[in-house]
Amino acid sequence: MNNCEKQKNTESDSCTDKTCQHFVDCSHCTMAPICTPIKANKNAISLAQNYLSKHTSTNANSALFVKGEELSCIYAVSSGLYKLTDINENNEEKILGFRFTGELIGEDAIYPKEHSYNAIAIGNSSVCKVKVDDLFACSKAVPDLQLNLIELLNRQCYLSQQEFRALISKKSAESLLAAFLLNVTKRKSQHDHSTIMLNLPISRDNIANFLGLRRETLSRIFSKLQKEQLIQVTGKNILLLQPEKLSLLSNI
Amino acid sequence: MNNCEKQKNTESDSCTDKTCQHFVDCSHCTMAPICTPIKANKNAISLAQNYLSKHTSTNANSALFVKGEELSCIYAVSSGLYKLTDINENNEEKILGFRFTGELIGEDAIYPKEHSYNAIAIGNSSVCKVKVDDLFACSKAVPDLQLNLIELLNRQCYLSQQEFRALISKKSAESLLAAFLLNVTKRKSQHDHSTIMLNLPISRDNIANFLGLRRETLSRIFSKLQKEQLIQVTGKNILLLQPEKLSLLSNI
DNA sequence: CGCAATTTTGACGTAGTTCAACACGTGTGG
DNA sequence: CCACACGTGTTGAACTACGTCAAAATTGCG
Repeated sequence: MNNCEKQKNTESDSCTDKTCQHFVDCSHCTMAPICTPIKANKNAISLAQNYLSKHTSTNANSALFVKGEELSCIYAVSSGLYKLTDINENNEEKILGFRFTGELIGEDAIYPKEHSYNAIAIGNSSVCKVKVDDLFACSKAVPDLQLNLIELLNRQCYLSQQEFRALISKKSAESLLAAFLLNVTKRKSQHDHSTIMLNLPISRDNIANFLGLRRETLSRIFSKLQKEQLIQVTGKNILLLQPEKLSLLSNI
Repeated sequence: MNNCEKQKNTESDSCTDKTCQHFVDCSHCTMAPICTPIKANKNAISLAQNYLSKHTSTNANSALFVKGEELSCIYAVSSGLYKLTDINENNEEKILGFRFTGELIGEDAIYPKEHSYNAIAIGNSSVCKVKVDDLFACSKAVPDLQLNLIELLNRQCYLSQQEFRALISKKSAESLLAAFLLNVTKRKSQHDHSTIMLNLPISRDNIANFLGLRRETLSRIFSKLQKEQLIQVTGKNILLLQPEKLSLLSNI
């Protein structure tokens, strides 16, 4: 049974109230390699029940965990959206990244064994939880699971490095925003159309913060890109009219 | 036998010519957890000979490996210094990071199984090589080695994330440079004095490139910090006079 | 509806870039 | 030996993108 099926059992198809969330399908979840059944001794065995709990929810603006907290679980976003933050010396929030449905949170805390950022829900959200101790115990016994785990962790490490690298080449505000929009598009797997509709339930303030810009600057860039017919903004929905041109922009 | 002892056998103590390099001691090398003997069956066994080769050298400005190359080895810098680079659309070099003696290179290519950047020696340098296939084969048989490997990879992932995070909060050129100098100091483990002498054989152009600044801007900041008595610059040697004040600067 | 939060727009200041000139050290060739 | 080119680093002056401050416009929520 996948997440969506589980959800459908408790909610009607017409979603009008706030409690109805769109749950990601397990087959599209980054955690799948360590949750789905593993071949062992010629039989497929499911270990997930030993360490997995599904759909723990987090209220909007609440923390799933905070910086410094000891690592006990790693998470996959099953619905909604989280931001990863740190607080600087001036007590200001600095956003280090976002995690969309299907993406992992906290998997990068395995080395220091404590979380290095706060994970805060943007809107009501939920995660699947994996207990690391139990996961590691299982993986010791099942080589294929272990292999999947190592590959999963390395892949995440790679992806976050790629994202950071795209941003450290201190570019113009315009190319930063272009790079961000394309990064989100790629992660939401909506790259199969010539124009792309992005639903981005993140405030301008949060986007600006993440990109290291002021909200005013970001707003101006949004206006500029719209005036130049590269995007079309309707509130939180952003239509990418010319992804190729955005791609060129992002590489400057 | 550690690297230094090996080196002393072939070179006199008074190093005047270019072929004499300062080799890092194995005990100070990041690769140590997978190179030094492992306890197994109550005996210490040394697996390193199965996958380790020492001191492959790279000439100044030559590539240890290039972007896109298939992963065959991971490396630890045993002498000298490497820069990690990518080439952008305008055929310009973008420096993604530096690796000093004792640090790893290429370990982040385990997921996509190909290198995502060029590794280029700054000055004549050398590395120890570990064959990944053989390393993984050994680690399958020896759980302690495997544990060390996983911890090592996660630790590296953590460290590079920390470095990136310090840089994405788009700060002033001054705080970028302060953060860079302190990062290098920490990595060279020279934080045990009130003033710190850094030998930084990296051109201003390369530092500016890495920090996303223009060489002129960087030069001005160096001058400014010197005028303010925070550092004292003598060519490639930089004396950090007031590390605490630099630390304050870096957090702005 | 009405208030608060968010977003956009305008006017102005500033940090960093750009372009140009210069200084210094090093290597090369006449 | 000097003349010259070349790479590297520094400094000055003008320009520009982004930040800052202020206010208006829009959105969202009780």
